[in-house]
Amino acid sequence: MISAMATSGTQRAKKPREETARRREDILRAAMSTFGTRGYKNGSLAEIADQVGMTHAGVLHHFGSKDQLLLEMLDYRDRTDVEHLADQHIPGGLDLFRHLVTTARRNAERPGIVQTFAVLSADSVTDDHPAKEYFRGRYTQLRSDIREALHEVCDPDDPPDDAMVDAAAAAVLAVMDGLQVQWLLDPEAVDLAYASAFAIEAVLTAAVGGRRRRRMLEY
Amino acid sequence: MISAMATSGTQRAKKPREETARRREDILRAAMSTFGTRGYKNGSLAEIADQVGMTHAGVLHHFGSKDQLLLEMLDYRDRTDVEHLADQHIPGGLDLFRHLVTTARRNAERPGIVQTFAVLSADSVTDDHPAKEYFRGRYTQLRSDIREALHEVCDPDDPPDDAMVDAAAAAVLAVMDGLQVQWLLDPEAVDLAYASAFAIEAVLTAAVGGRRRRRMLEY
DNA sequence: ACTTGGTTACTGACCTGTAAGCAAGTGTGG
DNA sequence: CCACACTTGCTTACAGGTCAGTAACCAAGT
Repeated sequence: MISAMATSGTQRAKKPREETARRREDILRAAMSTFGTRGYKNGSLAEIADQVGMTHAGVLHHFGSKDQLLLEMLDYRDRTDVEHLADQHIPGGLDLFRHLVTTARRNAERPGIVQTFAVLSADSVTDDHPAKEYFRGRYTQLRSDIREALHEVCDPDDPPDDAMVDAAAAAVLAVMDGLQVQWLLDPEAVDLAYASAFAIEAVLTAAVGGRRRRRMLEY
Repeated sequence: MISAMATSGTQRAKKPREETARRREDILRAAMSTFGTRGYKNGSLAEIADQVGMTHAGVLHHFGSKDQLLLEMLDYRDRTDVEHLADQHIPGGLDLFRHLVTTARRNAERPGIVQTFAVLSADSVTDDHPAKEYFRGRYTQLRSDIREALHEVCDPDDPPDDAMVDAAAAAVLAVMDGLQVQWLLDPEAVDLAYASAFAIEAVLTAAVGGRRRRRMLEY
């Protein structure tokens, strides 16, 4: 699954010892778990180190600081998250929205990752949070992707209102995030996949008006 | 030891009870500010105490523990938040949605309170968080209010699908919350009031189908 | 011999909660 | 209307704990 990327004839000389890279990934995965279940400030390096059988100083040996570990963890998650996409790149147009619904469905099976991002993204709005820039940039990028997809869906001769497209793009991400929080608090009470699909379709319908009708997305 | 600041003069001290209640409220407001800007775990009693000119032990004298302070703060916010409603009670039917849009507009003017709730609600999904039960109950109640309002809006002879109403109720809260996070991270990029109104109307339209049309809500 | 991946041990911040004390204000009996 | 015990609203001091980060060291593998 992952082994493929060790390819390329240029063996990178002495630098990366394979075992070390694996160790670092273990730590990053442990960090996801700990920061997800306890929050950033509250999650300790010792707890992360414990999960991979070393001391907290060992973790710092690899990552230098807790802040750096968080940032590398977010980066790692981004890299591995697109791995499952065959073409390694997020689709556009209507397919983007289908992709988002699929993601919601997938997320309903992995509360751990969902919690990590739900907790950290809200955490990041606090003063001087090390991941604030990461999340700001992330949302900017995602909103832009969705705006573009919305324009693609629309008839170019009858372009939608810009302000509305902006609102719709933000709203799509917002429902997904907000539903995750409610679902994490009370999984019985919220059907994450269905509610996400419903809301995304609702926003989509409202944004593109009458041009495209009913059942654009499947559930 | 301490030269008391009992600097006499016209030292009015008639009603210690009332004065005490005011002191407690000062502390609760300071707690909102600190927990909002730093998160729960990260915000210290010392910082809260500082804002009202006392030591952290003074705060504990009034509230017993940090957890208790958080809970009372949430309670205080709930009490004071409905004060501005003339009839002191949340409306039903279409008025509920108008009220939500109004709230979003109001929120765009008070980032402090918005941040407090955005941060704490996501914080609360972490393990053993003292406010988890508070937020779970809060969402349960709000979803129920919205479900009811949705039913009121619909023609009783043609009732909407239950699963859809559930999804719509959760989605309405979710967009509002999610938009707040994006807005806090990047106020320039997100129009909180407009996007909230747009998304709420979109969900409403999708949920009640053709029975009610266009411009149910004003912006 | 040098680098790498750790370890132990320690430091210095901070943080919550507790205890004891104190000054100013309150209530009551006389 | 006053004396005096009690209560209230804090304070300082400290106990006990957690945590990030640093330094010095060591055991391999190359």
